Amino acid sequence: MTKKDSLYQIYEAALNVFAKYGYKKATVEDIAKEMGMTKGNLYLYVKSKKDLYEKTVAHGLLRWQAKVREEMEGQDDIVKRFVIMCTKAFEYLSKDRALRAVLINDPTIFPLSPREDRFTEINRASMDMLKGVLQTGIEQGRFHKIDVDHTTQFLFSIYVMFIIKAYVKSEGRSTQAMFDEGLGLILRGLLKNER
Amino acid sequence: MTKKDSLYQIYEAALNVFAKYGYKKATVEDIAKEMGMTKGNLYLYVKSKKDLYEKTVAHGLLRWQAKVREEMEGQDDIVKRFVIMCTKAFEYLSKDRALRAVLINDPTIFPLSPREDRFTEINRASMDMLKGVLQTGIEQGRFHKIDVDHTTQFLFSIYVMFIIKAYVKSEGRSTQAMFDEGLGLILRGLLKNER
DNA sequence: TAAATGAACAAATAAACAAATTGTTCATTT
DNA sequence: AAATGAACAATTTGTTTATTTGTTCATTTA
Repeated sequence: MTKKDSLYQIYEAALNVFAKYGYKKATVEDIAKEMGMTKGNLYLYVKSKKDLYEKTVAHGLLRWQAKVREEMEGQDDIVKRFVIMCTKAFEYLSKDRALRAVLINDPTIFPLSPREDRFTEINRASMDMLKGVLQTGIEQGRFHKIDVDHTTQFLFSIYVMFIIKAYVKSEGRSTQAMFDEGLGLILRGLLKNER
Repeated sequence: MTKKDSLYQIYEAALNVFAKYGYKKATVEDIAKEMGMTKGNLYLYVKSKKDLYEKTVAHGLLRWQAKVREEMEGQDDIVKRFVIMCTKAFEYLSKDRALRAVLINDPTIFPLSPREDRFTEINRASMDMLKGVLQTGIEQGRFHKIDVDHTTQFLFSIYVMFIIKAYVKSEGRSTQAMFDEGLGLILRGLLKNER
């Protein structure tokens, strides 16, 4: 087995253990056991517990991102693509129990403030996805000529807010209706009146 | 001096002390001294330190709310009223050093989640203000016929998010541009095309 | 007599230290 | 080359004591 495959499996195992116990309570030995190895051996693959944790979370976030990208690329119409992107990104966590548990245990993973963000690169890529959709929408004359950068920041912040409300604060039910209404409102603000 | 006046003065003094030291470090004696009295005497007016804190914060929040209400009631046009309400509510904290300091020290005062809100009544009143504006806008045929309740929740959540970003996380500068762009977007989503 | 004081007490917090757990390394084994 | 487990270092936890701070109330003051 290649080192890359090993790492993939380690991250999967670690994600489950961190989901179950949280960062603090999970021991390196717990994670090693989950993989059927000793902690000494695990250290041949990872630098430290903290490093393992960050890499594990990044692994989970990238899978989330990949899923959304995959789903939206199935859409040709840019407006539909925008809607799919928003809804799929929002609903994803309801299907990833482990990552959801990790996020609930450590909400600093998805901070409202970019300055506190430990996963800048990943989130920058997500924002670039969003930015690309807005840009295309404008170029195709479907969206108003808005300030793309600030609108991207604005929408991404709202997105983070919804994730926190729905999954960290567990206001799932009431948040869903808010999300639908909010998406409608924003879409109306983006769309040019087509004739 | 009436008891009501005394309480008003106590809250003012307490706000300054809590602003300076934060809840934990501020002692009841500090606050009593700020008023030139002894802590034993202060206890004739307040139930406990915690109770004093909550009442003090409520006092600050109500002043904020009153200021916004006052400013927006100077506007007849409902769309302008909406804009004034949003901008004044957002900028208020930049002018209230003490309340801002207290909020920075204790962000749970203004939580993203209604369930964690200790000032439900005050915030419900704020939301009612917002809801009233939306309702009037619809009745006057200026706003689309949106779901008023969910849109109110949505907009209030965004408002809380902006307060946190701008004042708690101190992202003032970059948040301002986001706010302006976001307000424009939402306004476009609300407004009916008038002819 | 209403408002304020300060001593007295209870509750919470901080400091100091020992004991136990857990993160990390590495010489040795598989 | 990959894995082990003993050894060690760093943290965390538990416990006790000392100190501070919150709260009450009999007494004093204006």
